[in-house]
Amino acid sequence: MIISIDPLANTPIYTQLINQIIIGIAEGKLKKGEALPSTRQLALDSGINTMTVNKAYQELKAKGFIEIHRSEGTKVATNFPDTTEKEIFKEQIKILYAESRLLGVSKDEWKEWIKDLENEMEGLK
Amino acid sequence: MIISIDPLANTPIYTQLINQIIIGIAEGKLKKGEALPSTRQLALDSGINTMTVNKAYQELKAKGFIEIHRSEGTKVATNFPDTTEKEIFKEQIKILYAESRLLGVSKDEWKEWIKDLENEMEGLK
Amino acid sequence: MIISIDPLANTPIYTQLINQIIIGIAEGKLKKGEALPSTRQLALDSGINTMTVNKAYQELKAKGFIEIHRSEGTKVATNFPDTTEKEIFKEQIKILYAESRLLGVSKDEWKEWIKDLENEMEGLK
Amino acid sequence: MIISIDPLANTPIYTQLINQIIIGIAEGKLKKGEALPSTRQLALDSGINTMTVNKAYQELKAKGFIEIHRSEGTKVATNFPDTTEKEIFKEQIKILYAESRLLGVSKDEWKEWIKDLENEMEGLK
DNA sequence: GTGGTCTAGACCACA
DNA sequence: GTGGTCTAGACCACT
Repeated sequence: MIISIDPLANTPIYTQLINQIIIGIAEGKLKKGEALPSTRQLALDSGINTMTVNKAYQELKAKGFIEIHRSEGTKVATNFPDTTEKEIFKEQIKILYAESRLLGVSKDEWKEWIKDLENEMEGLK
Repeated sequence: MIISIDPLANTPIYTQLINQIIIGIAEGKLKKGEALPSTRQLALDSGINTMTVNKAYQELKAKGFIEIHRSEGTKVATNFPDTTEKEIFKEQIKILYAESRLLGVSKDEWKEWIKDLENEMEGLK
Repeated sequence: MIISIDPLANTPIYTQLINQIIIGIAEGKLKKGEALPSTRQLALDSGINTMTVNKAYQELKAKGFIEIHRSEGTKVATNFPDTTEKEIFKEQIKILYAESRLLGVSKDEWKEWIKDLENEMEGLK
Repeated sequence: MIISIDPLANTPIYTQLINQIIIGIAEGKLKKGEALPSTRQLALDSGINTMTVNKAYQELKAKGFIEIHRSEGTKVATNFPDTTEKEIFKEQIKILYAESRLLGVSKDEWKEWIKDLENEMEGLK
């Protein structure tokens, strides 16, 4: 899987990393249990610092998406937890929805986008 | 319209303010052309620093949601611009979609949520 | 409150910091809502790096012991959450108990120690 | 005696092993002088690397809990040394006590837990 | 002024 | 080899 980082973006680098890995999993580019590159390797490949990669991995671990095995490396978890707080997602969608609709995105475009996402991530049950 | 700020949240206070005003507009609680409280007033009401409110207003103006007229005060814009960058919204939705689905939110819940939002913000064309 | 760090100890510095702050709160040396030193200040005072202090603060925040307010500083939380996992504490006590008893600590010493702790931390309800 | 290792836990595997053996001794599941499985055997049974088991055995020997005799194998010691450093135990209990109490564990629960441990490990003098 | 992020390097503990 | 921790110094975002 290819990771691309934009160091000038407003979103912190470690957040970009987290997002890309999550999307990678959802799209099936990263399978459950599959090994992720070592912190050093990923840092080298993407031109960022090991600490930054580490921070991203730690957060992904905290969210339950990956497993970190001491001195054996890191891999995608084999099971993901269930959110206890769907309300948070709803709130975030609400903000996005409100702003985008006011700026000219239509109801139908939203529905189309969701349909696209369902297809891109069809491996999800 | 009631503004509620969570000082402990990770999102910056001025961002919370912006979000709530945008949602207020989308839900019809704030009409086009309607006057907004003065910076000072809003700061007082919500217990936020004047500078912070100001920053939020400036950003809302930059996004085209409000108009700031010297001596006349601030009011909701009468027309909103059209985004030139729908891709940004799509990307943000993608991240939310991926993470939420992996954490147990279903396709149908997403559709239901979108339908709810359409209803809550039915004034939108 | 005085923080003392042993850079040679086996426990990581940030863990030492966390432990001392937790004990400080339990002993009443740090009151609920009381301000903690800024990351820079604490780093300077104790001769450790700001990143290390930051890591300790972040973990204390995650555990619910402190509140971090952007650009206003950090303070002891006004309310602490209730553990959902008492089992983890029981397990840790079990290990300590087993090892200490095998190495000559008596039942009565344990009871005495607990009584001492109750007194040192009598502010706890 | 059954050894169960959690490879995802933060505690190093060799520490988990040490802890379980110490608890086993304290609970009377392993008697003084009793033979322990060979490094190879235990590694095989528990799915751990031989080196890791070895490290655990070496540390248990250093603490005085087991004796390693060339060609005769490994067995539980017949006598355990007395700690010279009870202060270390007190300090560790203090941390556990402080954190657990702040997170809602009561005085009485502590006493109850200690009583339980006394019963589970009643073979101790 | 505060915390949040990031870098380039380093050393240690684990398996 | 892996991840875990730490440093010294830097720049940015927030209030």
